[in-house]
Amino acid sequence: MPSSEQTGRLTAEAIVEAAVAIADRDGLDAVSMRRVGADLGYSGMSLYGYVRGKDELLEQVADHILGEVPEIDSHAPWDLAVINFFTALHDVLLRHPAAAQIYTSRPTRGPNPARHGRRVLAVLTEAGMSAKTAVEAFIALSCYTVGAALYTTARSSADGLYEPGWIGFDDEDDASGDALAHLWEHLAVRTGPPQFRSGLEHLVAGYATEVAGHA
Amino acid sequence: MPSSEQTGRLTAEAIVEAAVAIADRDGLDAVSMRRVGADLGYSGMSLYGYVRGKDELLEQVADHILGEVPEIDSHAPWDLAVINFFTALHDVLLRHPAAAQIYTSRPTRGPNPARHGRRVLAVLTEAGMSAKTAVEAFIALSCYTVGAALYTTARSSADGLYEPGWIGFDDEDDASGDALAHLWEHLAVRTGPPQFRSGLEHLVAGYATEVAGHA
DNA sequence: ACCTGAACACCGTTCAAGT
DNA sequence: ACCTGAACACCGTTCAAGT
Repeated sequence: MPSSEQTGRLTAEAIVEAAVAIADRDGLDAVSMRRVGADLGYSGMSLYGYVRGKDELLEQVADHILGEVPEIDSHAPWDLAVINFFTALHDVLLRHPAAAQIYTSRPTRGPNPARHGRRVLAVLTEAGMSAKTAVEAFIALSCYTVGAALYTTARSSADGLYEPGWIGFDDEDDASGDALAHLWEHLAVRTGPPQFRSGLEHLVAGYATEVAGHA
Repeated sequence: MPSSEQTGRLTAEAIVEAAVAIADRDGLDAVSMRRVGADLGYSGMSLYGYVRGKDELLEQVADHILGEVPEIDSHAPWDLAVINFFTALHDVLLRHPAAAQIYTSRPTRGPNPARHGRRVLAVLTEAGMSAKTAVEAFIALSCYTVGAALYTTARSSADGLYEPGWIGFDDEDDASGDALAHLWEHLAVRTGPPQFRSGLEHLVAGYATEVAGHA
């Protein structure tokens, strides 16, 4: 069901929004030039008047999604501000897995990630980190957040329930098999925001001791 | 140049190895049933006698690549063992980006990740972590490692040199623009193994304080 | 100006047909 | 048994043609 028949003319905005809607509903692989055009009531080739090609469209899709992430709170204590920001980013990436997939296959581009990047770096710098440490922490936090979002979406989109039996504590020559069998159930549950927050807090804690040491 | 014309018959092994070779040279997107078959001197349709479909082939490609990762050293101090293991995993993922891309779009499967997972969990448990904490740490470390590998490969495969100007410290209404301009150069350099190790050590450090506290 | 249809060189997968 | 060719329903992209 096409969503925007308002004006008689196509818009870059409308194209990006239609692509996001398809990605949300049917996955990034379902986003094709022909399908986006069809959902707007046009042929697939009409998009080329508004977008250089599929690559540029996906770039704009990812940027559009990152626009949903709220700004970091520059007035809160730095560790709390950072934890809240990356938790919010993680939530958005779970709601729109396409963004994580897109930024994973090409360099990050677009005004929204740029602005968020600048502001997070400002918070880390004001917390007392050197430029080098701030950039390292920013990249580490970003990598962890995107990796965790992809980890969860890869498992939730699996055919049927996620089967943690893959790790096979049973069929092992290790003899350690028995001792570890009780870990099995934890691997089944550990996914999504609670699991993410735990690792995030430990990562921030690692940098916090460094900041405290230099203060 | 096809690599194996030895026997007159196709093998699942040969198919997987040909697919890995294509992915290494031309990227995961270049891996198609027709291309793999052609590189072995067969039609693309011949593969279906040895592999259920492209999905199963990619699963085996990822598992084959993870076979290159050396076993974790169970006798070293746990934090060192963990750091070395995930550093080695990161190296393999940089050499074969296809594996990170594959495990990012479907649940992890295959004997090699399963065995490595079991052994890493054994090390974490023996270090004194509870089952819950061990699983959380294992997942967090895996997410960070895969995310970091994807971050680097997305930037190294970019058209031309990676341009850190995207973050645009200049064109900002922030007024913080000037104060942060010197961060610019750090964003250009920070990529690959050294950047990865820094975050890894901080993440492990975050868990180390927890282990020490419970000891 | 803006949009379209046919065309080109690709996909994964099925299946009847060859040897 | 093992492999193939044609076929089907898709891709991204180009480009001459329509209105």
